[in-house]
Amino acid sequence: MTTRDRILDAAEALFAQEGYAGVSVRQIMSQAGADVSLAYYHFKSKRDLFDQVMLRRAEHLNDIRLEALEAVEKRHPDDAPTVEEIIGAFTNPLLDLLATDHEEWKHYFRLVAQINNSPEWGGELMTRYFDPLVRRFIEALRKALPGCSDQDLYWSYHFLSGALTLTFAETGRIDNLSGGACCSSDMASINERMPTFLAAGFRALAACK
Amino acid sequence: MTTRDRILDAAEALFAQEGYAGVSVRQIMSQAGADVSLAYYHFKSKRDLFDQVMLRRAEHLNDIRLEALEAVEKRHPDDAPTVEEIIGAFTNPLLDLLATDHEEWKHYFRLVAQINNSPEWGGELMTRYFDPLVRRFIEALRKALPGCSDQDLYWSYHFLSGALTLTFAETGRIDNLSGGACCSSDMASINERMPTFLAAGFRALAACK
DNA sequence: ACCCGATTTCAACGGCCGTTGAATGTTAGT
DNA sequence: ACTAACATTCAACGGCCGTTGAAATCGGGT
Repeated sequence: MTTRDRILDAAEALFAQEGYAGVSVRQIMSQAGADVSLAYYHFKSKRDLFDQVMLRRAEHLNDIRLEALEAVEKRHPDDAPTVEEIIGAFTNPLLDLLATDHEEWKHYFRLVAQINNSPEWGGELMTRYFDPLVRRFIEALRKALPGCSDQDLYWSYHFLSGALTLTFAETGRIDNLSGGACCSSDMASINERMPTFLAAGFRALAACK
Repeated sequence: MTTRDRILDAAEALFAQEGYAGVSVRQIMSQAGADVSLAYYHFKSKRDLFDQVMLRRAEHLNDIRLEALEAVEKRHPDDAPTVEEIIGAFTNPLLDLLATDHEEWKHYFRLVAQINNSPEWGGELMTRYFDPLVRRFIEALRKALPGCSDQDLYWSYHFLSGALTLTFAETGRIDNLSGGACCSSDMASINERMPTFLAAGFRALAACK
């Protein structure tokens, strides 16, 4: 593995745990096993390093999510896919990535959750990295929910986004709250419940006049 | 207003905007218009100041949420309240606080959203500040959804928590995504949609065997 | 008028921060 | 073997960090 990638991995893991401001370039380079100044040889600045951490996985994630959506649509040449299928195409790729390259993506999802909920960066960064794909999904949902207003669609997606990012942040909160009955990292439980829960929400808003 | 309160207000606003690590004690005291060392006269440390910022509003919020829940239950002496009513008792107090003391609570809700999604603090702090009340609400929901399993209840609440905290973080994300059709700070739109969306999710999980 | 406790100011501590420039090592093509 | 591009090391810069102790100020009770 190249030094650049080791820096990105270390930065990703540390940013995910403590946030951008909570981590120093020295900590990152120490974990990456390289000299401090190498960070500035491979990246313009700490902020640029952060952007590259985000970009690296965002592109791949957008690609496979789009593939999953197109596969679902291909199975419905005549009618529209169900809301559950579309939401599944949005969430299943995350589960697949965790199943095959667990550590690599776990940190990234934690980082995305923090970005999404940060007033400083949430508005702009999530838009920059994910909006084209999200708009594509919303168009698919619009077809699956004829008559649903734009505002209902956008708010429904917003609720989905909050539930999704918190869930994949795996903060351990549900473990504490449930006294051990539920586990943050139990992806099978999440897979069984999240699309059902969210699809019902979309339908309820679409039906409510 | 006492100096201690001005420090808490400044800390709350800055922590909400940039996160705990992104703000220095000097910045906080500069915004509060007081000397740096006064922070250590009124609080033990930066971390203690942060804890007091969280505590100050958490207690009041828990109180009025509990009142709202008991009021709903009192209106149903025989049967159980609906899921929508219970979720409304959880979310309406936030809307009321924003309507009357907007600036005061806006920063706090932003801060809670970041805490909730932080792996560093989300698991422990949310538990410490909110769990007794949350368990009370889950018991109410259990009665409204007879036959719903523990796991379905906890996961449903988890999805609710993610949607709620992101929405009240008002990051501006939905403004960008919707091209202006929806507005982060449009509390009337949120009030119309969030309980409906979430209650449908709860019911769908409870009904799914 | 005096005092005492609570509050505020001032100056400073060691340490880590992001970043840089210059020197050194490494590797592939000629 | 020589070079040129790439990669890495080393030492340092000014500046801000969290925190502290001692001195000054204030305000109410005697």
